[in-house]
Amino acid sequence: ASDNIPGIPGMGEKTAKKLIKQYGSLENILDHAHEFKGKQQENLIQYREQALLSKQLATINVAVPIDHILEHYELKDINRDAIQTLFEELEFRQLTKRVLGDSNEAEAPVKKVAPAAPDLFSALSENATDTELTEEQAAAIQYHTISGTEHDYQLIQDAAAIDQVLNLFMQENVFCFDTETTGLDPLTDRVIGLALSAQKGKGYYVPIQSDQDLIKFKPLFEQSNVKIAQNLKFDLQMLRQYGIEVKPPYFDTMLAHYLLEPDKRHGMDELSKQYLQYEPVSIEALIGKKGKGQLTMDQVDVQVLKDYAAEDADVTYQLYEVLKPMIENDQANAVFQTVELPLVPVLADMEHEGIKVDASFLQAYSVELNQEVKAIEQRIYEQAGEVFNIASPLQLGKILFEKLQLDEKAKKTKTGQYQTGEDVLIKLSSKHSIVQDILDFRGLQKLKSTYVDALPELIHPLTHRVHTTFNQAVAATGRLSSTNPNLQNIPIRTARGREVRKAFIARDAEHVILSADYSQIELRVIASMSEDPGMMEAFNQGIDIHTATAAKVFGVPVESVTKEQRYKAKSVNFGLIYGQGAFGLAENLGISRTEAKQIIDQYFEQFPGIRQYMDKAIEGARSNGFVSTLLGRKRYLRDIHSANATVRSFAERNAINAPIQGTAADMIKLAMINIHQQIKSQQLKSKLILQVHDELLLDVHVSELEQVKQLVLTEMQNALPLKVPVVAEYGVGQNWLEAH
DNA sequence: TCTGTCACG
DNA sequence: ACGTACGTGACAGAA
Repeated sequence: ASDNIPGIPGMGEKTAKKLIKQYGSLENILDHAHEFKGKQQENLIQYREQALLSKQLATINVAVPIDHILEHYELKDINRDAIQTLFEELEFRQLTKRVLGDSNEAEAPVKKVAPAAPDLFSALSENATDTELTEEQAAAIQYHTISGTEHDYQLIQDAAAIDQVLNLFMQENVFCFDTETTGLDPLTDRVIGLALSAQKGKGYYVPIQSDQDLIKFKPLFEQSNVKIAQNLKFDLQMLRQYGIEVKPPYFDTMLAHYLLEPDKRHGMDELSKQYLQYEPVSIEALIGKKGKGQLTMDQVDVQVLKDYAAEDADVTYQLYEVLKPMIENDQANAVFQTVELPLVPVLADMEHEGIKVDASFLQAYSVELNQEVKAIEQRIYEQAGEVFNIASPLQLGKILFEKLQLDEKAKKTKTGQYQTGEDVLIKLSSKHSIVQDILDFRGLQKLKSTYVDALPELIHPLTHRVHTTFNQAVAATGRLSSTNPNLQNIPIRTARGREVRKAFIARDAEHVILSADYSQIELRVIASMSEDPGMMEAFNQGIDIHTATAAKVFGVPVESVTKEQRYKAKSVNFGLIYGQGAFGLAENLGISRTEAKQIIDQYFEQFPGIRQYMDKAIEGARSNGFVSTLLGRKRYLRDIHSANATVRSFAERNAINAPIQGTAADMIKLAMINIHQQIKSQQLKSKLILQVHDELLLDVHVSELEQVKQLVLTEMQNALPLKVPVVAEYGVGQNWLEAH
């Protein structure tokens, strides 16, 4: 598992996956190979040529006998013996067999893989023109810009004109808006302008001199017309500071595109280029490059800003016109309307609320960790016989594998460094005591830098709370992600790490933290989607799922399942959600591959529905090009037909995993919307504050504890009914650790 | 800006 | 012979 497996040569696994995600498919990456720089470009172009060649050879494998090839290229007089000799010399053993036939085999084996494989000749010519064209096309695309495009962008400054524009937009059933601000923090930054558009090519920009200028527009946002924005959550939060509540219905172009193309990027500039062939004025042209010297919006000349801002609103409006029919004719529209759009104000509220973090606790903990780190550091230097940077994998690798010679055949990463990942080190830990110290050093250093030292820095000076940002359009499966800080990866697995959770505390003495989480949600989803009788029965009877699995797989009664057996079954249950194979299971459990294979075979025999579900998922991906969640959220898997086995397998595992992970994501999002709604309508003081994929965290007023507990569990369990029971559990405490 | 590592579900 | 479990984000070091 530690190996750095490419899939695309010359590239690490993570990078390869990221690119595949970003470009949609391996072929797209190769088509855009020329956009890359340096070594990466070299590798990609070389690989593209190889891929092309192997594709052609694969075509030969599939259908075309050698006689046809010879005839086509008018090579009849080349004799087969010559080819035989050539192939032998080149060591084309398989190809010799398939093309010339094998005297031991009656017929050249014919691959049945590619459905409707085109014949060799069209395949060859298509391939050739295909790549050349796309490369030229991509290089040749010229986007329209503001200077060559007809537009009517007006600067609206005096009070009478503002009233006029307001009245105009009050009449519109649908309008697009965009706020210009001094920065990205809704709590401290100010709105300096409002851009509006309700017609292609037309835009208005209203500079905001005083709060009153903006508050004038309150009625516009609170009536029942459709409000369009790109990344609506941000504008919601900015306007909230002025007491303006933007009421539904909404349309967010970013979210619409997220549901149409979940793997791609959803920035306005990209959408504009793709769907409007138009390149908007870049923000850098206004305020300069990121870093020192970058201006803020209020320092930009208002005439210049007018064009930028009005254009943004105009472009967003045009994107709405393109994306609206697309999403409405798509199965993902249901998720868009019932999940993603209603979730926007919920997330806006959660971010606004933030969570209280005990800074002095963390600072004390930091001192403690620092002492330990220093002590370990000294021990490592002594054992290594020199001082070096332990945090540098390059230097560490040299110490371990060159100086101390801990492993003769140490593996290297793609970049030629020695691998020093956790799993590698654990295997080495018996050879030298320095290894355990390095593991400890890494663990503590990580804890300190990423959490203990970083979190207090992010406490907001105004609210004294930490406000994360939930990104609704990053994870291709439909999950949320959390940044700045990421509050979805606070440690829990180790005792030292867990301590950090003690720093996440309730608002005050009158509040407590309530944590509610789904029990085995992904396994319940797969049980429901597959309708496997064995797995459904286990959930219906409410027995521990891993014990039930162990009983079936090892053929023993539920009562006599050993810890060991349960542990193995648990690992299989988790692995199966991701499409893990015997190799991975063996690696994970430290057992032989033979044993791992036996367990997996036994598993599928006992749960035939699961196997069928997986086959069906892959089959569906092949025929539709995408897979779907229960609610219809899609994920395209364009690599499902890839000739590259690694890349194809990756797509197949995604076909299995995406519907499961995505359905669970849809479910908790629905629960959040309903809980938020209930809290609002019952005028409760308690607040939703965090979501961690299968867990919700609330700051609960003690007087409401019973009520909120019931409410949260009920809404979580009933948000999206499955064919098996959905169970949610809870905990309460002064801090996150106690509550979990 | 990329890579390796590691934190979570 | 190849490569082997999904989805994220942050930090430090190297290029």
